[in-house]
Amino acid sequence: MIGGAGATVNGGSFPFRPLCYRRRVQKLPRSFYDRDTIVVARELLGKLLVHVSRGVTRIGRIVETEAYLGPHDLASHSSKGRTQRTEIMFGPPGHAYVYLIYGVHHCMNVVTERAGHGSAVLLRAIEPVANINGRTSGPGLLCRAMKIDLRLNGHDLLGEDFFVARPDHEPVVRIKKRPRVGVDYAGAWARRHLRFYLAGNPFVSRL
DNA sequence: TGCACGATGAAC
DNA sequence: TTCATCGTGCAC
Repeated sequence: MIGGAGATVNGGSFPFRPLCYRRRVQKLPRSFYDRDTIVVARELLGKLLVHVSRGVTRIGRIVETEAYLGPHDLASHSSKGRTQRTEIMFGPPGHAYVYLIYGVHHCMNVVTERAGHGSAVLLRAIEPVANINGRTSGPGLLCRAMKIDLRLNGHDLLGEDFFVARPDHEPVVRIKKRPRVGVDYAGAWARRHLRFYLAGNPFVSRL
């Protein structure tokens, strides 16, 4: 059922699930990512990031994202053009772009829009849902808690062990916009409101 | 081949 | 405010 309507995980439920109900999720299709990057960044809020690693299914609810629009966006890695690292960003949508920052932390993106476009959405914070240890507010902490590292760079997010899913229920929450974090070098692009987060959510990294 | 520099987080 | 720590991109 994975990939189709009403898809479920591990034959109907996660290994870990609250006792009160059976959690059903629907994996996001390729077409979700093959859209305007700002739309994807906004609509990823509230979705579930799922990573099955060594038999453990870790799940976090995405509460903060940043849009990186393409080579013309001077804050985006793709503004360097096609290089060995950015090739993933220029690839087809629905793939993970993971990189190491400051030699210490990992950052996780989802590639958006058509192949060749060079855009992606950075996942900045999640709210713990299942099997999450430690803090999750900030792109580096998110990756640490979800066990995401360079081995997942280029991974297809329509696979079985690493994907984003629509929860069975999405409460209506107001979305706030702010400038992106840590991109002051990008001039006018640094001032654009391309960071999105769920209003009032305590797991957002910065207000 | 060398080097400057991060889409960060934590300590001081 | 400083620093850890290394992959990347670009100069030479």
